[in-house]
Amino acid sequence: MSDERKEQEDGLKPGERADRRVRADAKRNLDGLLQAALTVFATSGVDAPVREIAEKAGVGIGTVYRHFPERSDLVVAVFRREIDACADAAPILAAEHAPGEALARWMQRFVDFIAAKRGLAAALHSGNPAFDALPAYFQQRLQPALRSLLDAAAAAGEVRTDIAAEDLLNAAASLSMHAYAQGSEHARRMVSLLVDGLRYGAVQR
Amino acid sequence: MSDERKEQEDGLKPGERADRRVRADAKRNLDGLLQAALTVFATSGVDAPVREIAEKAGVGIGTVYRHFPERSDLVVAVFRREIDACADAAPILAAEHAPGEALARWMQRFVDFIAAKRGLAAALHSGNPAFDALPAYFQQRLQPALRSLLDAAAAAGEVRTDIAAEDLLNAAASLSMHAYAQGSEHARRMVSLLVDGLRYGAVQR
DNA sequence: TTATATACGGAACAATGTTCCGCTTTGCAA
DNA sequence: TTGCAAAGCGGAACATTGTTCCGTATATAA
Repeated sequence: MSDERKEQEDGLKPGERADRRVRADAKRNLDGLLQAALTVFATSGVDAPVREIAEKAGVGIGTVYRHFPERSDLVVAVFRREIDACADAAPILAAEHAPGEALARWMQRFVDFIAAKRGLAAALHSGNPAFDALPAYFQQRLQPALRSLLDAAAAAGEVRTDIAAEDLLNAAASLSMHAYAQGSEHARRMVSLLVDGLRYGAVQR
Repeated sequence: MSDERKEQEDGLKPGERADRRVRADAKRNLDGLLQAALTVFATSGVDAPVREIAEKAGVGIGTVYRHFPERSDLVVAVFRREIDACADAAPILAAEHAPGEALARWMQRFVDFIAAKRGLAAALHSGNPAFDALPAYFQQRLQPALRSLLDAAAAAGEVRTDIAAEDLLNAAASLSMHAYAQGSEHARRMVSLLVDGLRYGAVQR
């Protein structure tokens, strides 16, 4: 929260951000670890051995546990990182495309995210309390992202206004997860249908 | 596959069913094991150690693995047994109550089943191929059970006829699983609502 | 009662999560 | 540049749990 207050006590020049000097190698390892974990989770599933991830990242097991006290902490970190990436895509798409198009593209991006993280979704419902906070983070991060796109598209008269971001998000998530069994292409089409539904009752201007 | 051919070599009298004599103690242990597993899974979750189940059943670990070559086999056996129990409840309820009432009661029984097996549901989606056959068994066993109740209630004019057993079953399962987060009471009410919906358009006689 | 196939129990092994600690690297300052 | 203390690292060692193996015990047929 407010760790930067003690900057004054240290008498450090502003910009040095010394309150939490993170050694360069530590940051390097942490980044590599998250990257390796993402890859390994995707190929071997979320139950892949910690040793495999450590090896892939080129670090020792001890290093993994230094950054993530428990295995589940690593899983959570990877998941949150992916949620962030998906949320961050919203403003980028909004800057590059017309409101309706940006919305449609983001929804497809979201489908990809859910499809790729299907394994993690199973972990969420495993009963492990370590994952309890993830659903809330999911909503908290993605709802505003979608809402901004939705509002912009609505303001431009490209989509109707009677659908809440929350409902659309959950509907798309459900569709993506259940439809995945019939192939990711099917999931894409279903969500596309959903977006077209939004366009249907649009009020021009 | 065809081990029963040697019955002739043994020269056994018909009715002795000697092709696979099961020793009494073996059957006793198997039953106790399933019972213990059901209890342990309910209290400690499906990830409970095999040793814990063996101890609860009062047998050695070797005995567990004699009956169930892999841990997942035990999980599957317990799950199938519960599915069977739920399916078997249908004809019993049908004999004890009027068609509409029997249907309503069975649906509540089904909600209890899903709620109690929520932990197992997570295992189903874990990606472990050992559980691949369970969903099919679930449908295969419960659909006919529900259909018989539904048909009887429809024939008695107590419910409408335009809802398929398959759809009703899946809808109830979805409701039970998702609504469980808001408490089992909520799940009960939602499924009750579903059944009342069935009664709504009933054609008397 | 005896012979034997069947079943049992649990030690031993293997895989994997987690802890611990001596060694190395980094960043700072003299 | 050099020295040093703190931060970080690696991996052996430990703990837990799934699985295998085999000597021993027992139910059943004759």
